[in-house]
This record gives sequence, C-alpha cells and structure tokens, in this order.
Amino acid sequence: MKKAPTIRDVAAAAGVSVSVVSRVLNPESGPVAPAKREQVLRVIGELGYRPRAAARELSAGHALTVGLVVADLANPFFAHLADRVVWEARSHGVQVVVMTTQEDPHLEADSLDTLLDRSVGGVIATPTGGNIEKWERLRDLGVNVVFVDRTIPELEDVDVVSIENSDSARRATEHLIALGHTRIGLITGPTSTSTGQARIEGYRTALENASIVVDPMLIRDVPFRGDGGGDAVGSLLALPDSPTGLIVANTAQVQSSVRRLVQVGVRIPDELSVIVFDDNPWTELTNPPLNVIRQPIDMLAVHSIELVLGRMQGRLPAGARRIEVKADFVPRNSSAPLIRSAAS
Amino acid sequence: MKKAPTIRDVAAAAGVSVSVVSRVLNPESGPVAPAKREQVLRVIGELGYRPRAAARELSAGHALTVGLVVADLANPFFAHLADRVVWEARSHGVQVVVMTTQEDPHLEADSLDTLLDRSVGGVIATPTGGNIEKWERLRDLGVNVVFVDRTIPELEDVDVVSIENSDSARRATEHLIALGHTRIGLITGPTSTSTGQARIEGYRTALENASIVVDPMLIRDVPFRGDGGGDAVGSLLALPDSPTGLIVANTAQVQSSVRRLVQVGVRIPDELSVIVFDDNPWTELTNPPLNVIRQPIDMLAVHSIELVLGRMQGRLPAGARRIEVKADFVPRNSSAPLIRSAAS
DNA sequence: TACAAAAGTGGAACCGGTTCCACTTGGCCC
DNA sequence: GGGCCAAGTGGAACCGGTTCCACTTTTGTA
Repeated sequence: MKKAPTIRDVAAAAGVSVSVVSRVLNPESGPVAPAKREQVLRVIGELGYRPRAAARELSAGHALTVGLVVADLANPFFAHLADRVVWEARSHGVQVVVMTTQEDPHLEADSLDTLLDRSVGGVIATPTGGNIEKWERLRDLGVNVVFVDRTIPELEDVDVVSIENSDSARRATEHLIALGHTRIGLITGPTSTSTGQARIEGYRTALENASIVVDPMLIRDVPFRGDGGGDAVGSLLALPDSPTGLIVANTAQVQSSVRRLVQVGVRIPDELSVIVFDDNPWTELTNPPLNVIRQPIDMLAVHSIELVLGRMQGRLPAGARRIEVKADFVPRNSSAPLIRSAAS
Repeated sequence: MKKAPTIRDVAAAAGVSVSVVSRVLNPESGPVAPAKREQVLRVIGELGYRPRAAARELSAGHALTVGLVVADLANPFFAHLADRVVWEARSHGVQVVVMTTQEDPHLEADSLDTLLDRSVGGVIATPTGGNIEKWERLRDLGVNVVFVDRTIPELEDVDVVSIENSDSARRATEHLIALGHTRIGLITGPTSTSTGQARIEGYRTALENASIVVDPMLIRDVPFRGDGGGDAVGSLLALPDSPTGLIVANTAQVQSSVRRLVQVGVRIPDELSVIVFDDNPWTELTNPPLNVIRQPIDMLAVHSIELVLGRMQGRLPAGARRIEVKADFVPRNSSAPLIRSAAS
C-alpha cells in the first residue's frame, strides 16, 4: 500500500514552493510564470498527484459536494431523479452524497445532521414536511437548500423546483370529464404535503368549472409508505356509486394501486378510466398501457443542480426562486368515454 | 449565517483542553475523568457542537465514506441496490457517494479518480469490465474494493458478492425444458462480463444435461445500454424455427425486450414462454405476470457493506472473499407446456 | 535612466480535528 | 514514608491543502 504524493512532494520535485503549486491548481488565486506552470504540471503528471478533497474542504470550510435527500431509491421516480442529479452534478465536478428518509422525519433530521457534518455546499431534497427548524438552521449555517418535487409552505425563502401540480391534476381531471365521467376518484399524497394539496386543488377546480359537485368520499389522501394505494382502490370500488374514472396522483402508491386494480380484475378502460401520476418504465407494459402525467425529471434535476450550484458560487440574487415545470399528459389506452349506465 | 462551534470552542467553554474533548469523542483513544466527561458532554449539547468530517478525514487519511459505482440509477436493479446499500451504510454511520458509469469505462475511470480524491474507505461497484490497472491502483492505495453483481476475472484478489448466475440460468432453462421446450432463446449481457458468461454456461449445462443440442443462433449477448434487447427479441422471433421459450438474462434489457414482445403481440405464454432475470416492481403487473429470477438485492447489499466495512476496520482476514447468494425462481404465469406443432 | 506599478515567488499561518508525549496527580504496596 | 505505576491532563505537532503578506524581479512609462 503506497502513499499518495502531496502538494509538498510536488513542490519539492518541481523545485518551487507549495504556493506556486497551489496557484497552478487554482489559477484564479494568483499569477504563475508560464515556464514554472509547465514544470509543475509535468511533475504533477509524472507523480500522478491528485489533491486530497478533505484538505481543501477543511481549508475552504465547505465541500464541493451536495447532499441528495429523498424518501427512497426503490421508488422509480426518486431513483430516476437521483440518476439525473448525479449526472448533472458530475458535469459540474460535484459529488453527490445520497441519503434516504423513508419519509420519516427522524431519519431526515439525522441525514441533515450528517450532511452538515460533511459541510456540504448544498442539499437537494424532497422534504418529509417535518423538521422545519432544522431546515432553517441548515440555511443559517450557509448550506444552500433546494426543495424538489415538494415544498414546505412555512419555509418561504427556500428555492423550490416542482411540476405544475395543480395544473397537471386539473388537466388530468378535465380529460376524464371530457370523456363524460363525473364520478372521478382521486388518490393523492397526504394533505400535509404541498403536492397533495395542489393536486386536490387542481382536481376541484376542474370539477367546479364543469359544475360537477365534489364528493369528498372520492378523494383519498394516503401516506407515501405502505399499501394505502391498494386499500384506497379497494374502498373506492366498493362504494355504492363507485367511480368510473380514477386518478392516482401519488407516485409512491401507483404500483400498489395498479396491483390492486389488476387483482380485482376491473376492466380498464371499459369499467374504469385510469390516469396515473408519473411515467414509469412499466406504465406502457401493462394491459392496457396507462395514461400518465409524465414528470419531466430531467428538468427537475437540471434546475435543482443549477440552483444549488448557483447559490454555492454566489452568482444568484437573493430571494427564493420557485421554478415550476410543465408536466406532460401522455394519453395511452387506459381511458374511454363513459357508456351511460351500461353496467346496470 | 452563523459559525459552527469547533472543538476549541468546546474545550474553552468546558474549561478543559482540546485533547480531553477529543478523548470524550473517541473513548478508545484515552481515559477521561467521569466528571469532566459529563461536563464536556453537557457543553457539547449546549453549543450544539458537531465535529467536522473534513478535519477528521484529513487527520485520519481516509473518510468514513464509501463510493457506490453503478451503471445507472434509472435501472431498477441498481436503484434498488443503491437503496439498500445506502440504508445498510447508514446503520453503520457511513455515508455513500454515488457515481454512475453509464457502462462507459472512461466515466468509470473518472469516478474512481474522484473517489480516490475523496479518500473513501471503500468502493462498492458493478465494474464495466475495463480499467483493470485502475482498480489495482485503487487497492494498492488502500481503498477496499468490493464488486457486486459482476466481477472481473483478471482481478482475482478483489472481494465479490453476486448471485449464483450459472445456477440460476440453469434452473430457469430446466424449468422450460421440463415444460417440453427445446428451442429456448437466451438474451444475456456481453460475453465480456462475468454474468454474461456464467449465465450462458448455466443455460448450456441445462440443455446438455437434457441432451438438447445448443443452437448458437438462440443465444444473444447484447450490451447493457441501448435497445439491443428489443432487437434481439425481434430477430429471435423472425428465425425460421423460432424459439418457444425465452430467457431474458440481462437485467438492463428486460424492459426493452418485454416492450418489443408486447408490440409484436406474441401471446404469452401460449406462443412463447418467458422468464426474465430480476424481479422488478412491475413484472407482476404485466399481462400475464412474468416468471422471474429474483435477485436477493438485500442480501447483495448487506454482504457488500459488511465486506467493505469489515475491510475498512481491518477485521477480515486477507484473501479475497467470493460470496454467492442464491436467487429465487418465482413462477407466475408466463410459461406453459409446449403444445407440439400446434402452430403449424 | 529612474521609478512606480505589476508580476512572480516563498514563508508561514490557518482550517479543525487526532495523537503522541511529557507531565502531574493520586492510590497502593512494602 | 518512599517509591512506583496507572490514570488523567494539556501542549504541540501533524494531516494537506489555501491564502495572506512581504519580498524580489520584471515591465512599462515618463
């Protein structure tokens, strides 16, 4: 097990001082004579010298690292998001430390402490909704925070990147209304989350615009974890006047919901028109392929990284940015016009 | 933006030297009088002191961090693996820096350099197959490497955690043979990878045991990236004597392959019996639900972390460990007995 | 040619931990 | 009561970078 060369080894071998080597490494920090620069670069190549990140971090007080805090990498949405974030970060020479919360505020708090210890320059997170003081403290300590996908209403001065949740839900609902459906079930995330609220709002708007009375029984807010989606499907279908349309607007519960639909054997789209939030690799492999609201994950990732790095480099004006990107509605074959009382 | 307290602040506030505080933090490094320990802990609590990881790393020469190098977090297998690795690492107080290679050796080399700069204590990776010298150099510099899922034959002294690839392929093949199939297509990863080789080997073994002649035309090794799976499906089905059974043993190409099957409209299992490698969230949502070889991802993650941390703490004997875990065959409804010449 | 400004250089402090080592206490035993 | 060993403590060096500052050498201009 060899020992890696340090900046002093390089300086000695090149016959210059460490200051010069350091300035070769960080050109903006001072001038170096062209000849010496060459010389130093040559020695660096020969020795295979690479600066230790830890030393730089210690001196700089913060790391060229961002934390990514998501619920769960087993969820394809977060996995895909993480993939893009890692990719975008790499193109900026930044590393990503990934932590998962499992939607548990305690684990989230823990993750934030850990990231704080690591002096990360920024954090990109889908917050659980708790830990408000902790997020504030993080920001007070100079860590740049960007919320992605969701937000926390109380934290007004945090940057947010999300999709147009309300608008997307409205469009999905309008699609079903246009097909003649009036009893439309909605499965969302908890009403304590911004996405849950916004999607319900969009759903209501669409119904109210069409003068359809909103039946609270048709709205199910279920937790992100567990099998609440399937249960909601079950109880919606068991309703005396069961819905003919269903919007699953909880990305973490799509799988559970669809599994139940398959188990129960409802005929889609004949008996039930379905639209789900978020395009997964498999939504076009089901029978029939599902209509989806596709979140532009690439855009979410790009904007998040841009924001967090922009803040880290101090080249963004003060004041929170709220970026909302449009989500596409992808029509496939899981919705059909309502056949009036065909079932009775 | 406040400034976080340092160990010297704590020492001053507690009326002791930094040495004492350090010893309170790392009990094994020396004795502290119980009274002072209390005192120090109290001050730490009051000040909200947290040690900077960078300082510790610089001093220790290595970080309490492991690198996870996978192809692509958009692939559910890797995503799930990453999820479990992050989870297991957390329970040991270790952070995970995730890097993706997109199966490109250059990006892989780059990732390794970056991880080296960060002085990570270990790396868990699914190697692309290239960069042999780089992996060796990494190990020479004291970074503990564990390959997961795949391996590189040339690197004999690296720990490996994988499933019983050959055995799994053999069992899948035997399942189809038992149903009467003799023309069985196999889609694997590149033959340059250990998994590709081992799975082909298992497939051949099963066929040879059953005295079925191996038709090389039925074996398709396709790259992990791109749409090779779908293309292979297309050309296999276009064969004059097309297969009645198909094993997709390339996790990254399952989606592409199944998509093509759906597009072409082959009736499964009537016209084609299918088994795919790796259980995804969606394999039971397709029509019909797919028979799968389920990789015990939790086990892979647990063993990988155990190995890498064990090495980091020097509590593992020298010599490479090769851990092979059994993969389950999960029968669902995508295979059926061969109906002799029913199609002709 | 003279002199100010700019370019180039090296020494040393600093970031915040860990650890070695020398030193002071105290308890125990003979 | 003297001597010894262990427990407890603090000072200071060290890890490997960055950066400030003082100093020397150019360069440009009057």
